[in-house]
Amino acid sequence: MKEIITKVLEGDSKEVLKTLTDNSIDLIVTSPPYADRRKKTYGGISPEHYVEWFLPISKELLRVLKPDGTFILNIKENAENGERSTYVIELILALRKQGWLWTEEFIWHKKNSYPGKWPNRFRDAWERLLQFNKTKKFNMYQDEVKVPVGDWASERLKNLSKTDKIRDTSKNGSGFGKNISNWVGKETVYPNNVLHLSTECNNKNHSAAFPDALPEWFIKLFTKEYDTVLDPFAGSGTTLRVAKSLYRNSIGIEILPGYIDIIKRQIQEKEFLLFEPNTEYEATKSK
Amino acid sequence: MKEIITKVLEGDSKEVLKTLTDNSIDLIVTSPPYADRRKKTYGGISPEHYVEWFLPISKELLRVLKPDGTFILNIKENAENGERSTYVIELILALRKQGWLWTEEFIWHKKNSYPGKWPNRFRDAWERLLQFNKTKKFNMYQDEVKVPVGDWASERLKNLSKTDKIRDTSKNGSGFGKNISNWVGKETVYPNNVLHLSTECNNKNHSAAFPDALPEWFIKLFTKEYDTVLDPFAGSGTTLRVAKSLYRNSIGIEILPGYIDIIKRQIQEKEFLLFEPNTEYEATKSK
DNA sequence: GTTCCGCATGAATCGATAG
DNA sequence: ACTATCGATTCATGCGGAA
Repeated sequence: MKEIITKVLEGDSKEVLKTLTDNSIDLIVTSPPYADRRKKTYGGISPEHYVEWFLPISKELLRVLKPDGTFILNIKENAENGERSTYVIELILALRKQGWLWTEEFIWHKKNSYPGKWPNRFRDAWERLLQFNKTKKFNMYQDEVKVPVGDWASERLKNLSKTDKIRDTSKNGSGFGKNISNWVGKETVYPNNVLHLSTECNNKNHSAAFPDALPEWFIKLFTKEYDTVLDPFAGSGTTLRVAKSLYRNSIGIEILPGYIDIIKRQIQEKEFLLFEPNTEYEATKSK
Repeated sequence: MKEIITKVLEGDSKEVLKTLTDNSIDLIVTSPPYADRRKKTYGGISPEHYVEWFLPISKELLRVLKPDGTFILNIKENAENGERSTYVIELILALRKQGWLWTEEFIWHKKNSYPGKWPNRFRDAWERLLQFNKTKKFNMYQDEVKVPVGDWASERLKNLSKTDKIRDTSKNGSGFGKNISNWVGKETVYPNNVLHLSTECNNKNHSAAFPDALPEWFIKLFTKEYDTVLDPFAGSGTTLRVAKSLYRNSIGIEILPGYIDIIKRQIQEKEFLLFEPNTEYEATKSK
């Protein structure tokens, strides 16, 4: 069995990324500091300067990513003075100009979003998961993230009519045809581009940790075992920990020394688990 | 009891809008033709020219909307040749430059999204509902759209409630205000900015009708009875019909004569109900 | 008058093939 | 090479007719 390497690098992504090799990363998953948020820890980048702050970093990301790799950017603009900031959509346009392809925008629907309301808006319950690629041909392992079929199936497929058993071409010229009988016994289906995940409230010691399920989904979808995952804003190390548990190599960069210790402790725990007999770890692996 | 007026105007929105009075509209809810869609019926606007096509129309919308009114724009960019089009986010930036405030972006999560499978992407299951305003102080009646606990928050819920709601609406045209009020005893909470609604695929005689619940939600949230709702791309007239059933005046503009007839028939049906003795209609009204 | 169940269709997208 | 057309793929819902 090959060894899984989990590297944690301390420093500013803009600089540290320069030490990484061209075309060496299979997947980048990251949640950078949002503009004007968490000023205490990251100093806060203002919305006006966000794009110019991000572009030198994304330039390096473009260099280190393999041609068939994928870049997932988790971000959401805040509301300020009654309006949504535009820096995120400006960033999309700027990244395209830099050479990235804007392949898709997934929605992360936060089921248990922060409670509260304001006179002019409701709770914000979603974030963007922007997918960028270097080329149109990238690796995507769709079967790895199939989900249980909806409840409708058991009823719908109970009795099949005549047209259900043959390929029945739609009459409206959409070109859409179906053969219902192909669906019988199907237990999983392909998901869509809306993810329903809860935010985790558990004590990550990091102000904006995303749930394990988020990097997990993308790591399974866009990499295979022994591939390499990069998180240039590692924070408390969620991406690295998940990558390791899924047998992916990973590299994390974090500017705050305090978090470096937290990350290393997390990795350590995994190490411990790895050698402990009969853990959930193995169970997960075999499933 | 005051009279509800529902006007249907035939013609190109860009021109017809000029005949409307300044600051006379409380809410604009519309779903314009998307770029490169529905070519057969509407001719299709190319992504490259979409913004310049839309701006003259939105300029008139800005003029006719009251200072405390709201503009809701339902739209979603398509994917072509492996990439998402950028015309929608360019439109957001252009509208701001035109004087609109980009207040919020709601997500419409389409539970029954179009099927299909591709090597590089999953099914697209969401659309944007962009909220624009003229000023920071706009009318918002948040209590009108409160939902029972669990209905909105929990994903698990299999919605007999919603199905009943819709069916009820189609029978008596009351809108689901009545149904919500039946949830007495249940604790209600404010919703968030993610809407879970299914597309209605039958009967509408229009290739892209949105479900009644969509305009319903925004009409209740941003207007009160006897206010005026405008839909500059009326299509099969869903917005007008719902507005009328909620006791709002409304104006619809539609360029295709064929749809004008459909809209008028829909309004007519409502009219009939109005004069039928002893209907649920009155009961709803008195609540 | 209700409930149940059959079933068409929906703002889709890509790759291959033809002109 | 570049554009136009066509076939293949596939999930969940609400309507309408039957029981």
